[in-house]
Amino acid sequence: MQTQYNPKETEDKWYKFWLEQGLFSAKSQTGRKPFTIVIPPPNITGILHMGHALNDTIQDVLVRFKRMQGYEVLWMPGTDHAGIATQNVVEKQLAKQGLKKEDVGRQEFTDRLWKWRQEYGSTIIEQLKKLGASCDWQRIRFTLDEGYSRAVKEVFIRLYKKGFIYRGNYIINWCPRCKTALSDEEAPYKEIDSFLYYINYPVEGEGKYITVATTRPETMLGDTAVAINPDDERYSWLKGKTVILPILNRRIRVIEDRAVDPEFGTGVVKVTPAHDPVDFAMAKRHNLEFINIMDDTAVLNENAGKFRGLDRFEGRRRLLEELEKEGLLKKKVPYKLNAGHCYRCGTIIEPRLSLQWFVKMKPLAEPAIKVVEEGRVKFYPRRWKKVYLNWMNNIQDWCISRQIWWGHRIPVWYCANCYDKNSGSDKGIVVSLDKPAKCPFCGADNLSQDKDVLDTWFSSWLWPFVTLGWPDKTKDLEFFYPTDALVTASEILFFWVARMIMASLEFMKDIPFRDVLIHGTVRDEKGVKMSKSLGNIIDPLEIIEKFGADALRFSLMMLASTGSDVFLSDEKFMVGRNYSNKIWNAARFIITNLEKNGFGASQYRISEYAKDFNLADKWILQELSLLISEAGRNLDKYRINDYAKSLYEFFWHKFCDWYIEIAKVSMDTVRCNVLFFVLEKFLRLLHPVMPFISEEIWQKLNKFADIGKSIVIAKWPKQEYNNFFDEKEIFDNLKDLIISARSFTRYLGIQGKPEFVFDSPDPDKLKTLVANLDWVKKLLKAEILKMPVKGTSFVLLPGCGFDIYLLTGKISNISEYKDKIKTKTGKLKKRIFSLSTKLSNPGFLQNAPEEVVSNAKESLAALKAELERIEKIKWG
RNA sequence: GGGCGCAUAGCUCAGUUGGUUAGAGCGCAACGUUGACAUCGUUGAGGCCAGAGGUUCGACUCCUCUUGCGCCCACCA
Repeated sequence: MQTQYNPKETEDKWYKFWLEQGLFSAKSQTGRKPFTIVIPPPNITGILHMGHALNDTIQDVLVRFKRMQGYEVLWMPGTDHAGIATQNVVEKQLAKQGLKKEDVGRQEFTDRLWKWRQEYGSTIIEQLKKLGASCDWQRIRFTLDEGYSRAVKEVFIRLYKKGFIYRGNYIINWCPRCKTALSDEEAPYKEIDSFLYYINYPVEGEGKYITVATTRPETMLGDTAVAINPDDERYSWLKGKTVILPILNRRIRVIEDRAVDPEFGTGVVKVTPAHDPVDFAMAKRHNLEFINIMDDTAVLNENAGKFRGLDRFEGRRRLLEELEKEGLLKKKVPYKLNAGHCYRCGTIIEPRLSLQWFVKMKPLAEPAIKVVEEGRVKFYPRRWKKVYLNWMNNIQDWCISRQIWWGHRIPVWYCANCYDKNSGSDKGIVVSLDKPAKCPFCGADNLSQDKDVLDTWFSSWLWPFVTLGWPDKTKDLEFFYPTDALVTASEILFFWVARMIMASLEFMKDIPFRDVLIHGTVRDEKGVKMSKSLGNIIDPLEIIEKFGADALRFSLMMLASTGSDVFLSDEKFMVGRNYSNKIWNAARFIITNLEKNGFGASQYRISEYAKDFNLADKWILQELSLLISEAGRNLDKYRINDYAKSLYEFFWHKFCDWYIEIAKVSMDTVRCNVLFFVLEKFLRLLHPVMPFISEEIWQKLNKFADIGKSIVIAKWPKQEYNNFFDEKEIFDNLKDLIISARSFTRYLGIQGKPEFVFDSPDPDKLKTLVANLDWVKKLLKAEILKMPVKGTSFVLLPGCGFDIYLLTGKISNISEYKDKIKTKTGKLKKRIFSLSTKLSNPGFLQNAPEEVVSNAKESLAALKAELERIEKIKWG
């Protein structure tokens, strides 16, 4: 074996082996209990980033753990068609040829999309395999595959028939670049630096002006009123008056509405019903006219008069010039404006009046609120429950139609003969899976399908049950549903998680999953969210290339405490790299010694050797046993970082630093048994987080004794030796002794081999020490002389239960050490004082539990004894 | 404006129902190739647990307020 672990030689090899052996495949008919996780389907346009690495490693750890516990485990993989994102990619491709999607037409464009998906759509899946993800790849699904499409249509139809889907003219978020509607969730608000413009509108017949304030002056071209608050006395004179809209010279009414905040701006609001949601609501209340002044690319249209054909921002500039010329622009002040931005391309949203499909959310939300309130669906960390409920209680209807071409086409047909767009009636509208032969209203056979497609989330929200076969009643659905855990980032709590709960309750009459694990966001060192456009990403594949997948996985799990954000830099991954190297080298040492000792299957009989165990053997077996229970407990509670930390601590700082060092003193068959046993059990505990290196070493151990085909299907270890030994305290005493003595020699600047004399007031401790003198000497790199003390010596801090004398011949800096002892004595006295005060407090004696009191008494006695001994030090 | 969080070592975080001297990793300093590992070992320095009150025999932990920071929701043009 090489002195350094080389992940490249192991990772692909074992991954291939696992696939060939079919170790990740799940069957719905077994006698075992199921454990199911559905993957949050990555976008087909996606490439693996750190967010995925974090998200999918967590899932893989859980899934591998459960598999070892004997569950029938299904990790359901798949990808999301990601409507706008994918369309943008292919549009860009076309643009390189100087083409727009309209140039090639809908059919050709969607053909190209499918081709693109064929070619690049599973990049991320291949990358997930590099990471070690143990999904059941044979079951892979796509949100736009045939069965899925059927399910999506089915859902639309059922909801429509139930009256939960409606169509209407509303102000929606419009992205003029993607030319589509966006849901509220897809148009996050961001602050931008802008201006608040104060514009004068002449009041008819009064010879004076009123001033309105606006951030989007160009929208004034669509104004159909000016509004004041009815209680605002400053403007009571305006009531019932008419105002002249500058530039266009349109006569518009003054209306009174309580939506107007007298405190903001001037207290007078221009009302643009077709371009602002608040104004839209006001217009409905006051029967105003709706004037649309822009086309679908936010270019001003014929209603904008002479500004027709200008882009909205250019139009704004020209309009302001004009106003200034006429002296109507009173002032402009810098203003921080919250504007919606397209979550895909970042373009500023234009609120726009248009006809869209919506889902009524209130009735769907009610049961989804209930299951979370009742704890049938649990959030980890718990605080997300409140966030969820808060959002669900204020839920808004969901705009689900998108004016793009890539996605599930809305299963609605319109009759060319009897459907009237402006009537608002359902006449001539047919909702059905397939194209109806003729119109059920008038019998005409000229029907055409709605041009829009559905929001991508309208398919993703069905993910947990459609992937298992819905709407058919499949065995998979029966066996694997509901799923157990859902692992996701907080960003898509509302987009996805909440909606899955709603959809599942509606269509499955059951929850989609029991536990929702919400992990943090991946950020760079400075705390900035990693994103491609900022150029601060760390590519997981590069890390895998440099350090190995196990190192990446372990580092992430170690750093990601439940739910908190993860700050990453290249160096952070050295934790995992160094750890895998440590494991590799310890294994190398053990394997070399197994060979040297001729260790084989016939020697592997650990229980028979139990009578020969020394103190260190017993101690490490007990520590292992504690680790087994701790690791399992932490994974059960989804405390994956605690699980990783306990592995790290055990292997490095207990097994390597102490046990292996001690074992070197008496390397024989008994030691080989313990080393083999501990390493083999440890590898199983390690496997969920570091699957590759654990398999590699496992297979090497397999040559000494038959332990199984693959670690993937090995059993999670039980606490076989937990009641075997209880030597921890005794062993820890010797550890303390060694640590104290080492510290001692360092302080005194001893050259060469120190010579110690040990003593203890406790004869049992002294006996243990004598029995283990061999390795204590070795670890101290010292000579240990027998009692009684002869010649000149002085005492080290006791406190470890032993007195340590050191012959003073080789000591160079006693005065420094005397200072150290002095401060130590000071601290001791302080503690003795505070403890005594505490123990003389009647309140403490009365109220504190007996154990606490007796502990305090004990430590006071110990401290006093320690002080006494220090004071008796004979300074050479 | 409403809601939810966070504040512990230079950095990133643990600290489980309040109970002796608050821990780890990284970083830093000094020393060190003793039979796996320098991707290593040994030792060490470093904390008024954000501030102020309160509850308690006892508070990093519970309550209130203050300050600073973060996230989510919402129609202040």
